[in-house]
Amino acid sequence: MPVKIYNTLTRKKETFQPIEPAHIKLYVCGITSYDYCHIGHARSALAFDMIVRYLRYLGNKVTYIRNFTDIDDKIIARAAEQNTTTEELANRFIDEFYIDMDKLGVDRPTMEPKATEHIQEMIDLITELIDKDMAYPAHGDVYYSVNSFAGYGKLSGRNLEDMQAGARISVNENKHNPMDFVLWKASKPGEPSWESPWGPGRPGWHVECSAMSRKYLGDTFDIHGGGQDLIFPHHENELAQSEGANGKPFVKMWIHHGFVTIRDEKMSKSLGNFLTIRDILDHYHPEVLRFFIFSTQYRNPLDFSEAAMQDAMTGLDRLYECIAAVEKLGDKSQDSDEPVATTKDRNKLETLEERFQKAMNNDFNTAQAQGTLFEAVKVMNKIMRQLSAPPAKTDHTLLVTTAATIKKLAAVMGLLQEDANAYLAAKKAAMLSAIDIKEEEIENLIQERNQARVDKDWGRSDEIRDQLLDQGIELKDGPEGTGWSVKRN
RNA sequence: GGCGGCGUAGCCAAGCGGCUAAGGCACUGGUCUGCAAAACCAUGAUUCAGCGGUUCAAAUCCGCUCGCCGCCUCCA
Repeated sequence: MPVKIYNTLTRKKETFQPIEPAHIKLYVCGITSYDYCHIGHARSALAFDMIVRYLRYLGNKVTYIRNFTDIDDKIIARAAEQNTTTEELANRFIDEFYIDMDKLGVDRPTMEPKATEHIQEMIDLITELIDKDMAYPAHGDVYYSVNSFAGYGKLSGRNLEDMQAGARISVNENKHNPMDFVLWKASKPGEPSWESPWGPGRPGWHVECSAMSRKYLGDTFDIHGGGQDLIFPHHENELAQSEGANGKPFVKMWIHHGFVTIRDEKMSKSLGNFLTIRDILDHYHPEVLRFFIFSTQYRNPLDFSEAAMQDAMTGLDRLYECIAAVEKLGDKSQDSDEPVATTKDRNKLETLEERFQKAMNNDFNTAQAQGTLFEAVKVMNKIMRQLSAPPAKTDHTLLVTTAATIKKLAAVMGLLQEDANAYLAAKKAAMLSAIDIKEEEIENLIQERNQARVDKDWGRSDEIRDQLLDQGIELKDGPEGTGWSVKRN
């Protein structure tokens, strides 16, 4: 079953065929390092983490490169504000980035090159473009000549005339064409700079990705990814640089994920309506954020809200509770000629992996894939409800096997990575610490209430229950005694 | 102005020409319970923004209208 991927370049879903069989080469544009990361960055990191995990799950080798932009105008400006160097600032936020990524359980890419460590490669690339008459120096800057590249605009579906009609282009005397973009920028006094054939300066933004992808993945590679806002101008320009210099197709598949929105508006630093990853992780388990992000297919906009996060938490709990229930069965079973699971149930569970793959092969449709997991959970819960004391061996095996499959498949999205009981216990403890009551106190009240119940003193019994409920504790009377949980609000 | 995307039950969200339009949350009913809660089970769209068209067949393709959003400037 082949993987189909929506390719921005062709605007179609295409069957994905790696250039080198079973070895996929992927380049993703990483962060510009000058501030804490927001949920949008989390979506990007998690989307590609999931894509890489899935491709590996299918048995491919994946070489995954994700860069750090550690020099640009914003970094220079912010470093100046903070009275520090661009290097210190960039490295500090790279460290912070790793803290967030580790909490989210994002696997490290194969390599994470930094722009400032590839200045020579960029200078070489720019030199090649000048030699080919595709770029020209002017007063210490070097510009890419968009007219020299016939395919300019093919990725973003624009043409030069249309773009020039929209008058949002800054006037720059040095440019031959207003759409020409900078490859090398002469540095102003006091700014970080590197020596070059055109004088001291620093690289333009787009050129770093062309230089680094070529170095680590070659002239042509399989997948290039990033957020939808990078399509133009960043990726369009990268493509022009790379194909211009190399004379070969740059990338087979372009993958662009959608934005995270808040109240249906794009979250961005310039709008100031963003939430950082750590804001979220202060309040939610990392897997809740993952569950939320994967509840929508990666290309669609994803609207963040507390309600949506609560839904995600409830959904994740349902998955964990099912796994925990299976584990609670232990390994006792009996030979019985009357298993509870029907042929239909069995079939549903045995085809889980197949249906999951079908969903994921459809342009990494994690929303649909989550659905297949819940379908399985529903069937398992139904079986468990009907199970006899020591369950029939075939039922037992079916449940245990399916639980293992669910965990394996959920791992593609980085979900259900914790021990189910530990997850549920930790959650209970965390919720308990958020309210003002001790576990011992609860247990004592339960004792008292149980006595009242034995005495059939329903008044006192209900009084205690209501009192605890006021404090956020819900009681659950069951065959094995009275349990409790912290009420969600 | 140019380019692109979206509009599916109360909310979120799959479905990409043909099986009963996945799944989650909420609601309601049932099982359980002294009554509850929790848990589990069951249940909802004759219909996919609207109007036309193509087709034996459309939520799915085409056209128009309405509404929302993104890119065209740094941006995941």
